Amino acid sequence: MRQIIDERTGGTVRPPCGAEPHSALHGPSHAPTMRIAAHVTVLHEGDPARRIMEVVDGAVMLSKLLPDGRRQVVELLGPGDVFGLAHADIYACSAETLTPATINTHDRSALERDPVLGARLLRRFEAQLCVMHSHALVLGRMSALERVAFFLLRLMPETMVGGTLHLSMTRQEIADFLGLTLETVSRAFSELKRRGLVVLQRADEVRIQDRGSMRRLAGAL
Amino acid sequence: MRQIIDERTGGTVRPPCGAEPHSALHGPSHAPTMRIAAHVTVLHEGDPARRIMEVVDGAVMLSKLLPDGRRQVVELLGPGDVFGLAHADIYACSAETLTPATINTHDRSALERDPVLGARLLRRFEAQLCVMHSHALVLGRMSALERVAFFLLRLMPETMVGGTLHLSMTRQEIADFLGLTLETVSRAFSELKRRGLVVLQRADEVRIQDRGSMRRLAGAL
DNA sequence: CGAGGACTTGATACCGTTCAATACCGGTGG
DNA sequence: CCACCGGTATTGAACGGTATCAAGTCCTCG
Repeated sequence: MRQIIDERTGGTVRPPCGAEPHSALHGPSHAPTMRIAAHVTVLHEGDPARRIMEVVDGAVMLSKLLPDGRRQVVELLGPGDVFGLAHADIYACSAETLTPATINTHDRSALERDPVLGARLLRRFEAQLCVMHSHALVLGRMSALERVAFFLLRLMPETMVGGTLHLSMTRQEIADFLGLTLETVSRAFSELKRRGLVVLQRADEVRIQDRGSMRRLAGAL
Repeated sequence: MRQIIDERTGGTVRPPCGAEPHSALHGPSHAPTMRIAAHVTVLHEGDPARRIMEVVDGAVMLSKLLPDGRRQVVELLGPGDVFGLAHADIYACSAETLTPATINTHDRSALERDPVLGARLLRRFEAQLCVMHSHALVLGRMSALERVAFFLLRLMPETMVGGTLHLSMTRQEIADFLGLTLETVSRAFSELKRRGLVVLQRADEVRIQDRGSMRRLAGAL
Protein backbone atom coordinates (compact mmCIF):
# COMPACT_ATOMS: atom_id res chain seq x y z
CA MET A 1 0.00 0.00 0.00
CA ARG A 2 1.15 3.47 -0.75
CA GLN A 3 0.82 6.81 0.94
CA ILE A 4 -1.39 8.67 -1.48
CA ILE A 5 -2.67 11.86 -0.05
CA ASP A 6 -0.13 14.04 1.58
CA GLU A 7 -1.56 15.79 4.59
CA ARG A 8 1.30 18.10 5.43
CA THR A 9 -1.16 20.96 5.43
CA GLY A 10 1.14 23.91 5.47
CA GLY A 11 -0.85 25.75 8.06
CA THR A 12 -3.77 26.93 5.93
CA VAL A 13 -7.35 25.75 6.09
CA ARG A 14 -8.30 22.93 3.85
CA PRO A 15 -11.41 23.55 1.76
CA PRO A 16 -14.43 21.49 2.88
CA CYS A 17 -13.40 18.21 1.33
CA GLY A 18 -14.94 17.60 -2.07
CA ALA A 19 -17.96 19.75 -1.50
CA GLU A 20 -18.11 23.43 -2.40
CA PRO A 21 -14.86 25.20 -1.50
CA HIS A 22 -16.72 28.48 -1.04
CA SER A 23 -14.26 30.32 1.14
CA ALA A 24 -14.70 33.69 -0.51
CA LEU A 25 -11.48 35.36 0.41
CA HIS A 26 -11.57 37.58 -2.63
CA GLY A 27 -14.17 38.13 -5.32
CA PRO A 28 -17.90 37.51 -5.52
CA SER A 29 -19.52 34.23 -4.59
CA HIS A 30 -19.79 32.86 -8.12
CA ALA A 31 -16.06 33.10 -8.84
CA PRO A 32 -14.28 32.99 -5.51
CA THR A 33 -10.53 33.04 -5.39
CA MET A 34 -8.82 30.84 -2.84
CA ARG A 35 -5.34 30.95 -1.43
CA ILE A 36 -4.21 27.43 -0.61
CA ALA A 37 -1.11 26.07 1.09
CA ALA A 38 1.24 23.56 -0.51
CA HIS A 39 0.42 19.85 -0.36
CA VAL A 40 -3.30 20.28 0.10
CA THR A 41 -5.74 18.07 -1.75
CA VAL A 42 -8.25 20.42 -3.31
CA LEU A 43 -10.39 17.90 -5.19
CA HIS A 44 -11.04 14.22 -4.76
CA GLU A 45 -11.47 11.83 -7.66
CA GLY A 46 -15.01 10.53 -7.55
CA ASP A 47 -16.61 13.43 -5.69
CA PRO A 48 -19.57 15.22 -7.27
CA ALA A 49 -18.27 17.81 -9.72
CA ARG A 50 -19.82 21.19 -9.11
CA ARG A 51 -17.05 23.58 -9.99
CA ILE A 52 -14.36 24.27 -12.52
CA MET A 53 -11.07 25.62 -11.23
CA GLU A 54 -8.40 27.78 -12.74
CA VAL A 55 -4.86 28.01 -11.46
CA VAL A 56 -3.98 31.67 -11.00
CA ASP A 57 -0.65 31.10 -9.36
CA GLY A 58 1.36 28.15 -8.09
CA ALA A 59 1.47 24.54 -9.22
CA VAL A 60 -1.17 21.84 -9.03
CA MET A 61 -0.91 18.12 -9.71
CA LEU A 62 -3.80 15.98 -11.00
CA SER A 63 -3.75 12.28 -10.26
CA LYS A 64 -5.78 9.14 -10.67
CA LEU A 65 -5.78 5.96 -8.62
CA LEU A 66 -6.26 2.31 -9.45
CA PRO A 67 -8.26 0.27 -6.93
CA ASP A 68 -5.07 -1.42 -5.71
CA GLY A 69 -3.37 1.89 -4.94
CA ARG A 70 -1.22 2.40 -8.02
CA ARG A 71 -1.20 6.08 -8.80
CA GLN A 72 -0.67 8.08 -11.97
CA VAL A 73 -0.09 11.80 -11.91
CA VAL A 74 -1.85 12.73 -15.12
CA GLU A 75 -1.19 16.44 -15.39
CA LEU A 76 1.00 19.17 -13.93
CA LEU A 77 -0.71 22.54 -13.95
CA GLY A 78 0.56 26.07 -13.74
CA PRO A 79 -0.96 29.54 -14.03
CA GLY A 80 -3.82 29.61 -16.51
CA ASP A 81 -4.44 25.89 -16.50
CA VAL A 82 -7.88 24.51 -15.74
CA PHE A 83 -8.99 21.51 -13.70
CA GLY A 84 -12.03 19.99 -12.10
CA LEU A 85 -13.13 18.15 -15.22
CA ALA A 86 -15.80 15.54 -15.04
CA HIS A 87 -17.37 12.58 -16.69
CA ALA A 88 -20.93 12.04 -15.50
CA ASP A 89 -20.77 14.86 -12.93
CA ILE A 90 -17.96 13.16 -11.03
CA TYR A 91 -14.45 14.54 -10.77
CA ALA A 92 -12.17 12.37 -12.90
CA CYS A 93 -9.01 13.24 -10.98
CA SER A 94 -7.80 14.32 -7.59
CA ALA A 95 -6.02 17.66 -7.46
CA GLU A 96 -3.28 18.55 -5.01
CA THR A 97 -1.23 21.71 -4.69
CA LEU A 98 2.52 21.28 -5.11
CA THR A 99 3.28 24.80 -3.94
CA PRO A 100 1.19 27.46 -2.25
CA ALA A 101 -1.37 28.33 -4.90
CA THR A 102 -4.06 30.80 -5.82
CA ILE A 103 -7.07 29.19 -7.42
CA ASN A 104 -10.11 30.65 -9.06
CA THR A 105 -13.32 28.63 -9.05
CA HIS A 106 -16.36 28.87 -11.29
CA ASP A 107 -19.69 27.23 -10.88
CA ARG A 108 -20.25 24.80 -13.73
CA SER A 109 -23.58 26.45 -14.48
CA ALA A 110 -21.74 29.73 -15.09
CA LEU A 111 -20.03 28.06 -18.00
CA GLU A 112 -23.22 28.04 -20.04
CA ARG A 113 -23.92 31.69 -19.40
CA ASP A 114 -20.49 33.26 -19.72
CA PRO A 115 -19.14 33.12 -23.29
CA VAL A 116 -15.94 34.95 -22.38
CA LEU A 117 -15.11 32.34 -19.78
CA GLY A 118 -16.07 29.65 -22.30
CA ALA A 119 -13.71 31.03 -24.92
CA ARG A 120 -10.85 31.17 -22.43
CA LEU A 121 -11.45 27.62 -21.27
CA LEU A 122 -11.66 26.43 -24.87
CA ARG A 123 -8.20 27.78 -25.67
CA ARG A 124 -6.83 26.35 -22.47
CA PHE A 125 -8.39 22.93 -22.99
CA GLU A 126 -6.86 22.79 -26.45
CA ALA A 127 -3.43 23.52 -25.01
CA GLN A 128 -3.82 20.98 -22.22
CA LEU A 129 -5.05 18.35 -24.66
CA CYS A 130 -1.92 18.89 -26.76
CA VAL A 131 0.25 18.49 -23.67
CA MET A 132 -1.58 15.26 -22.82
CA HIS A 133 -0.83 14.00 -26.33
CA SER A 134 2.88 14.58 -25.77
CA HIS A 135 2.62 12.93 -22.41
CA ALA A 136 1.06 9.84 -23.97
CA LEU A 137 4.09 9.64 -26.23
CA VAL A 138 6.36 9.92 -23.21
CA LEU A 139 4.50 7.26 -21.23
CA GLY A 140 4.02 4.89 -24.11
CA ARG A 141 7.30 5.04 -25.96
CA MET A 142 10.17 6.59 -24.02
CA SER A 143 12.86 5.00 -21.87
CA ALA A 144 13.36 6.04 -18.27
CA LEU A 145 16.26 8.35 -19.07
CA GLU A 146 14.35 9.97 -21.91
CA ARG A 147 11.32 10.51 -19.68
CA VAL A 148 13.32 12.29 -17.01
CA ALA A 149 15.11 14.43 -19.59
CA PHE A 150 11.76 15.35 -21.11
CA PHE A 151 10.39 16.16 -17.69
CA LEU A 152 13.23 18.50 -16.84
CA LEU A 153 13.08 20.32 -20.16
CA ARG A 154 9.34 20.74 -19.76
CA LEU A 155 9.84 22.37 -16.37
CA MET A 156 12.71 24.54 -17.50
CA PRO A 157 11.40 27.16 -19.93
CA GLU A 158 13.66 28.34 -22.74
CA THR A 159 14.00 31.72 -21.11
CA MET A 160 15.77 30.70 -17.92
CA VAL A 161 18.99 29.49 -19.47
CA GLY A 162 21.55 29.20 -16.73
CA GLY A 163 19.10 29.27 -13.85
CA THR A 164 18.53 26.68 -11.19
CA LEU A 165 15.24 24.83 -11.29
CA HIS A 166 13.57 24.08 -7.99
CA LEU A 167 11.65 20.82 -8.12
CA SER A 168 8.58 21.02 -5.95
CA MET A 169 7.93 17.30 -6.37
CA THR A 170 9.41 14.32 -4.56
CA ARG A 171 11.00 11.46 -6.50
CA GLN A 172 7.83 9.47 -5.86
CA GLU A 173 5.64 12.18 -7.39
CA ILE A 174 7.94 12.50 -10.39
CA ALA A 175 7.86 8.71 -10.75
CA ASP A 176 4.06 8.67 -10.63
CA PHE A 177 4.02 11.35 -13.30
CA LEU A 178 6.45 9.56 -15.59
CA GLY A 179 5.12 6.04 -15.06
CA LEU A 180 8.26 4.83 -13.27
CA THR A 181 9.35 3.95 -9.73
CA LEU A 182 11.14 6.41 -7.49
CA GLU A 183 14.30 4.28 -7.64
CA THR A 184 14.36 4.44 -11.43
CA VAL A 185 13.86 8.20 -11.35
CA SER A 186 16.72 8.53 -8.90
CA ARG A 187 18.96 6.37 -11.08
CA ALA A 188 18.05 8.49 -14.11
CA PHE A 189 19.00 11.68 -12.27
CA SER A 190 22.31 10.11 -11.30
CA GLU A 191 22.95 9.01 -14.87
CA LEU A 192 22.21 12.50 -16.24
CA LYS A 193 24.57 13.89 -13.63
CA ARG A 194 27.23 11.31 -14.49
CA ARG A 195 26.96 12.26 -18.17
CA GLY A 196 27.31 15.92 -17.30
CA LEU A 197 23.90 16.94 -18.68
CA VAL A 198 22.66 18.29 -15.37
CA VAL A 199 24.07 19.42 -12.05
CA LEU A 200 22.25 18.62 -8.82
CA GLN A 201 22.98 21.23 -6.19
CA ARG A 202 20.58 19.36 -3.94
CA ALA A 203 18.08 16.62 -4.60
CA ASP A 204 15.47 19.21 -5.49
CA GLU A 205 17.63 21.79 -7.25
CA VAL A 206 18.64 21.09 -10.82
CA ARG A 207 20.64 23.03 -13.33
CA ILE A 208 20.61 21.94 -16.94
CA GLN A 209 24.17 21.92 -18.15
CA ASP A 210 23.92 20.61 -21.70
CA ARG A 211 20.59 21.54 -23.17
CA GLY A 212 21.43 20.19 -26.60
CA SER A 213 22.06 16.67 -25.36
CA MET A 214 18.97 16.88 -23.20
CA ARG A 215 16.87 17.80 -26.22
CA ARG A 216 18.31 14.92 -28.21
CA LEU A 217 17.46 12.55 -25.38
CA ALA A 218 13.94 13.90 -25.03
CA GLY A 219 13.34 13.52 -28.77
CA ALA A 220 13.48 17.25 -29.47
CA LEU A 221 10.85 18.73 -27.24
CA MET B 1 12.78 1.35 -38.82
CA ARG B 2 9.08 1.04 -38.80
CA GLN B 3 6.29 1.40 -41.33
CA ILE B 4 4.53 4.48 -40.10
CA ILE B 5 2.01 5.81 -42.52
CA ASP B 6 -0.28 3.31 -44.06
CA GLU B 7 -0.95 4.10 -47.67
CA ARG B 8 -3.58 1.51 -48.42
CA THR B 9 -5.78 4.27 -49.77
CA GLY B 10 -9.08 2.51 -50.02
CA GLY B 11 -9.89 3.88 -53.45
CA THR B 12 -10.95 7.39 -52.51
CA VAL B 13 -9.10 10.59 -53.19
CA ARG B 14 -6.72 11.70 -50.56
CA PRO B 15 -7.13 15.31 -49.50
CA PRO B 16 -4.32 17.59 -50.70
CA CYS B 17 -1.76 16.49 -48.20
CA GLY B 18 -1.50 18.78 -45.23
CA ALA B 19 -2.87 21.82 -46.97
CA GLU B 20 -6.55 22.74 -47.00
CA PRO B 21 -8.73 19.67 -47.58
CA HIS B 22 -11.41 21.79 -49.24
CA SER B 23 -13.23 19.15 -51.21
CA ALA B 24 -16.69 20.57 -50.63
CA LEU B 25 -18.86 17.57 -51.29
CA HIS B 26 -21.59 18.79 -48.99
CA GLY B 27 -22.10 22.03 -47.15
CA PRO B 28 -20.79 25.56 -47.66
CA SER B 29 -17.13 26.35 -48.03
CA HIS B 30 -16.51 27.36 -44.42
CA ALA B 31 -17.70 24.05 -42.98
CA PRO B 32 -17.25 21.44 -45.68
CA THR B 33 -18.05 17.84 -44.99
CA MET B 34 -15.74 15.23 -46.45
CA ARG B 35 -16.25 11.57 -47.04
CA ILE B 36 -12.94 9.76 -46.65
CA ALA B 37 -11.92 6.16 -47.22
CA ALA B 38 -10.35 3.97 -44.58
CA HIS B 39 -6.59 4.17 -43.94
CA VAL B 40 -6.15 7.67 -45.27
CA THR B 41 -3.93 10.17 -43.49
CA VAL B 42 -5.99 13.31 -43.18
CA LEU B 43 -3.56 15.45 -41.23
CA HIS B 44 0.18 15.44 -40.83
CA GLU B 45 1.93 16.26 -37.57
CA GLY B 46 3.92 19.42 -38.10
CA ASP B 47 1.89 20.87 -40.94
CA PRO B 48 0.43 24.37 -40.55
CA ALA B 49 -2.84 24.15 -38.63
CA ARG B 50 -5.62 25.95 -40.44
CA ARG B 51 -8.67 23.90 -39.61
CA ILE B 52 -10.42 22.09 -36.81
CA MET B 53 -12.10 18.80 -37.68
CA GLU B 54 -15.04 16.96 -36.24
CA VAL B 55 -15.69 13.27 -36.75
CA VAL B 56 -19.28 12.86 -37.94
CA ASP B 57 -19.07 9.17 -38.62
CA GLY B 58 -16.39 6.48 -38.61
CA ALA B 59 -13.19 6.14 -36.59
CA VAL B 60 -10.03 8.23 -36.65
CA MET B 61 -6.69 7.62 -34.99
CA LEU B 62 -4.31 10.39 -33.85
CA SER B 63 -0.64 9.61 -33.57
CA LYS B 64 2.70 11.20 -32.83
CA LEU B 65 6.17 10.21 -33.92
CA LEU B 66 9.57 10.35 -32.29
CA PRO B 67 12.49 11.32 -34.56
CA ASP B 68 13.71 7.71 -34.58
CA GLY B 69 10.38 6.37 -35.80
CA ARG B 70 8.79 5.19 -32.58
CA ARG B 71 5.09 5.88 -32.79
CA GLN B 72 2.39 6.51 -30.20
CA VAL B 73 -1.29 6.47 -31.10
CA VAL B 74 -2.50 9.12 -28.70
CA GLU B 75 -6.24 9.09 -29.27
CA LEU B 76 -8.98 7.03 -30.87
CA LEU B 77 -11.85 9.15 -32.09
CA GLY B 78 -15.45 8.40 -32.92
CA PRO B 79 -18.51 10.45 -33.89
CA GLY B 80 -18.53 13.83 -32.19
CA ASP B 81 -14.84 13.88 -31.37
CA VAL B 82 -12.66 16.77 -32.46
CA PHE B 83 -9.15 16.85 -33.84
CA GLY B 84 -6.71 19.12 -35.63
CA LEU B 85 -5.41 20.71 -32.44
CA ALA B 86 -2.32 22.83 -32.51
CA HIS B 87 0.49 24.33 -30.53
CA ALA B 88 1.97 27.33 -32.27
CA ASP B 89 -0.20 26.93 -35.39
CA ILE B 90 1.25 23.53 -36.14
CA TYR B 91 -0.71 20.29 -35.99
CA ALA B 92 0.43 18.37 -32.93
CA CYS B 93 -0.65 14.97 -34.29
CA SER B 94 -1.18 13.10 -37.48
CA ALA B 95 -4.71 11.84 -38.09
CA GLU B 96 -5.59 8.72 -40.03
CA THR B 97 -8.97 7.14 -40.70
CA LEU B 98 -9.41 3.61 -39.38
CA THR B 99 -12.69 3.09 -41.23
CA PRO B 100 -14.44 5.04 -43.97
CA ALA B 101 -15.32 8.30 -42.24
CA THR B 102 -17.33 11.46 -42.60
CA ILE B 103 -15.52 14.52 -41.34
CA ASN B 104 -16.65 18.06 -40.82
CA THR B 105 -14.07 20.82 -41.02
CA HIS B 106 -14.16 24.34 -39.62
CA ASP B 107 -11.83 27.17 -40.29
CA ARG B 108 -10.01 28.08 -37.09
CA SER B 109 -11.07 31.68 -37.52
CA ALA B 110 -14.71 30.57 -37.43
CA LEU B 111 -14.09 29.44 -33.88
CA GLU B 112 -13.85 33.00 -32.64
CA ARG B 113 -17.09 34.03 -34.33
CA ASP B 114 -19.35 31.07 -33.70
CA PRO B 115 -20.24 30.68 -30.00
CA VAL B 116 -22.46 27.66 -30.65
CA LEU B 117 -19.57 25.81 -32.24
CA GLY B 118 -17.34 26.99 -29.40
CA ALA B 119 -19.70 25.61 -26.76
CA ARG B 120 -19.88 22.27 -28.53
CA LEU B 121 -16.11 22.04 -28.83
CA LEU B 122 -15.70 22.99 -25.19
CA ARG B 123 -17.87 20.10 -24.04
CA ARG B 124 -16.09 17.76 -26.37
CA PHE B 125 -12.62 18.88 -25.35
CA GLU B 126 -13.54 18.28 -21.73
CA ALA B 127 -14.64 14.74 -22.53
CA GLN B 128 -11.52 14.03 -24.59
CA LEU B 129 -9.28 15.46 -21.87
CA CYS B 130 -10.89 13.08 -19.36
CA VAL B 131 -10.29 10.16 -21.70
CA MET B 132 -6.65 11.22 -22.06
CA HIS B 133 -6.34 11.23 -18.27
CA SER B 134 -7.53 7.62 -18.14
CA HIS B 135 -5.19 6.77 -20.94
CA ALA B 136 -2.26 8.21 -19.02
CA LEU B 137 -3.18 5.86 -16.16
CA VAL B 138 -3.25 2.96 -18.60
CA LEU B 139 0.10 3.85 -20.18
CA GLY B 140 1.84 4.70 -16.96
CA ARG B 141 0.63 2.07 -14.54
CA MET B 142 -1.02 -0.95 -16.15
CA SER B 143 0.42 -4.30 -17.19
CA ALA B 144 0.10 -5.56 -20.74
CA LEU B 145 -2.87 -7.78 -19.93
CA GLU B 146 -4.64 -4.98 -18.10
CA ARG B 147 -4.07 -2.60 -20.99
CA VAL B 148 -5.59 -4.94 -23.52
CA ALA B 149 -8.57 -5.66 -21.25
CA PHE B 150 -9.08 -1.93 -20.80
CA PHE B 151 -8.84 -1.38 -24.52
CA LEU B 152 -11.47 -3.98 -25.30
CA LEU B 153 -13.90 -2.71 -22.67
CA ARG B 154 -13.46 0.82 -23.96
CA LEU B 155 -14.38 -0.30 -27.46
CA MET B 156 -17.29 -2.42 -26.33
CA PRO B 157 -20.04 -0.17 -24.98
CA GLU B 158 -22.24 -1.43 -22.14
CA THR B 159 -25.21 -1.69 -24.47
CA MET B 160 -23.91 -4.35 -26.84
CA VAL B 161 -23.78 -7.19 -24.35
CA GLY B 162 -23.39 -10.38 -26.31
CA GLY B 163 -22.36 -8.79 -29.57
CA THR B 164 -19.19 -9.29 -31.55
CA LEU B 165 -16.77 -6.41 -31.71
CA HIS B 166 -15.00 -5.77 -34.96
CA LEU B 167 -11.50 -4.38 -34.45
CA SER B 168 -10.59 -2.00 -37.22
CA MET B 169 -7.01 -1.83 -36.01
CA THR B 170 -4.07 -4.12 -36.63
CA ARG B 171 -2.07 -5.55 -33.74
CA GLN B 172 0.62 -2.99 -34.50
CA GLU B 173 -1.86 -0.11 -34.24
CA ILE B 174 -3.27 -1.47 -30.97
CA ALA B 175 0.28 -1.86 -29.69
CA ASP B 176 1.13 1.72 -30.62
CA PHE B 177 -2.01 2.85 -28.80
CA LEU B 178 -1.28 0.86 -25.65
CA GLY B 179 2.46 1.47 -25.54
CA LEU B 180 3.36 -2.17 -26.22
CA THR B 181 4.75 -4.26 -29.07
CA LEU B 182 2.53 -6.19 -31.46
CA GLU B 183 3.86 -9.46 -30.07
CA THR B 184 2.89 -8.52 -26.53
CA VAL B 185 -0.58 -7.51 -27.69
CA SER B 186 -0.96 -10.82 -29.45
CA ARG B 187 0.15 -12.73 -26.34
CA ALA B 188 -2.32 -10.75 -24.24
CA PHE B 189 -5.18 -11.66 -26.58
CA SER B 190 -4.15 -15.30 -26.36
CA GLU B 191 -3.99 -15.13 -22.57
CA LEU B 192 -7.47 -13.56 -22.34
CA LYS B 193 -8.73 -16.30 -24.64
CA ARG B 194 -7.00 -19.00 -22.59
CA ARG B 195 -8.63 -17.64 -19.42
CA GLY B 196 -12.04 -17.66 -21.10
CA LEU B 197 -12.58 -13.90 -20.82
CA VAL B 198 -12.92 -13.38 -24.55
CA VAL B 199 -13.58 -15.42 -27.67
CA LEU B 200 -11.75 -14.64 -30.88
CA GLN B 201 -13.84 -15.66 -33.87
CA ARG B 202 -11.10 -14.23 -36.03
CA ALA B 203 -8.09 -12.09 -35.25
CA ASP B 204 -10.20 -8.97 -35.67
CA GLU B 205 -13.50 -10.18 -34.21
CA VAL B 206 -13.79 -10.32 -30.45
CA ARG B 207 -16.59 -11.29 -28.13
CA ILE B 208 -16.31 -10.48 -24.46
CA GLN B 209 -17.30 -13.58 -22.54
CA ASP B 210 -16.73 -12.60 -18.92
CA ARG B 211 -17.26 -8.91 -18.51
CA GLY B 212 -16.85 -9.01 -14.73
CA SER B 213 -13.36 -10.46 -14.89
CA MET B 214 -12.46 -8.04 -17.65
CA ARG B 215 -13.54 -5.11 -15.49
CA ARG B 216 -11.52 -6.40 -12.57
CA LEU B 217 -8.47 -6.67 -14.82
CA ALA B 218 -8.98 -3.20 -16.25
CA GLY B 219 -9.31 -1.74 -12.76
CA ALA B 220 -13.05 -1.08 -13.03
CA LEU B 221 -13.37 1.06 -16.12
C1' DC C 1 -2.03 -23.21 -55.80
C1' DG C 2 1.27 -19.71 -54.55
C1' DA C 3 2.51 -15.19 -52.47
C1' DG C 4 2.27 -11.70 -49.19
C1' DG C 5 0.65 -9.71 -45.10
C1' DA C 6 -0.97 -10.17 -40.54
C1' DC C 7 -0.90 -12.90 -36.61
C1' DT C 8 0.84 -16.33 -33.24
C1' DT C 9 4.26 -18.57 -30.63
C1' DG C 10 8.92 -19.60 -28.81
C1' DA C 11 13.72 -18.44 -26.98
C1' DT C 12 16.55 -15.07 -25.20
C1' DA C 13 18.05 -10.43 -23.65
C1' DC C 14 17.39 -6.28 -21.35
C1' DC C 15 15.33 -2.56 -18.87
C1' DG C 16 12.87 -1.34 -15.05
C1' DT C 17 10.91 -3.19 -10.77
C1' DT C 18 11.40 -5.03 -6.31
C1' DC C 19 13.63 -5.69 -2.07
C1' DA C 20 17.10 -4.19 0.93
C1' DA C 21 20.84 -1.56 2.84
C1' DT C 22 22.95 2.81 3.31
C1' DA C 23 23.47 7.86 2.93
C1' DC C 24 21.72 12.45 3.36
C1' DC C 25 19.19 16.36 5.17
C1' DG C 26 16.51 19.23 8.29
C1' DG C 27 14.59 19.57 12.68
C1' DT C 28 14.37 18.69 17.71
C1' DG C 29 15.93 18.03 22.15
C1' DG C 30 19.65 16.85 25.27
C1' DC D 1 27.06 21.89 19.60
C1' DC D 2 26.09 17.38 18.78
C1' DA D 3 23.23 13.05 18.91
C1' DC D 4 19.26 11.36 17.39
C1' DC D 5 15.26 10.76 14.50
C1' DG D 6 12.03 10.56 10.50
C1' DG D 7 11.56 11.23 5.98
C1' DT D 8 13.67 11.30 1.48
C1' DA D 9 17.12 9.97 -1.75
C1' DT D 10 20.74 6.96 -3.47
C1' DT D 11 22.80 2.68 -4.58
C1' DG D 12 23.19 -2.41 -5.01
C1' DA D 13 21.57 -7.22 -6.22
C1' DA D 14 18.17 -10.25 -7.93
C1' DC D 15 13.94 -10.91 -10.27
C1' DG D 16 10.44 -10.45 -13.78
C1' DG D 17 7.74 -8.51 -17.53
C1' DT D 18 8.13 -6.91 -21.91
C1' DA D 19 11.03 -6.24 -26.01
C1' DT D 20 13.59 -8.37 -29.42
C1' DC D 21 14.71 -11.80 -32.68
C1' DA D 22 13.17 -15.66 -35.20
C1' DA D 23 10.19 -19.29 -36.89
C1' DG D 24 6.06 -20.89 -38.18
C1' DT D 25 0.82 -20.47 -39.09
C1' DC D 26 -3.32 -18.56 -40.91
C1' DC D 27 -6.01 -15.80 -44.09
C1' DT D 28 -6.91 -13.30 -48.19
C1' DC D 29 -6.30 -12.43 -52.66
C1' DG D 30 -4.59 -13.14 -57.14
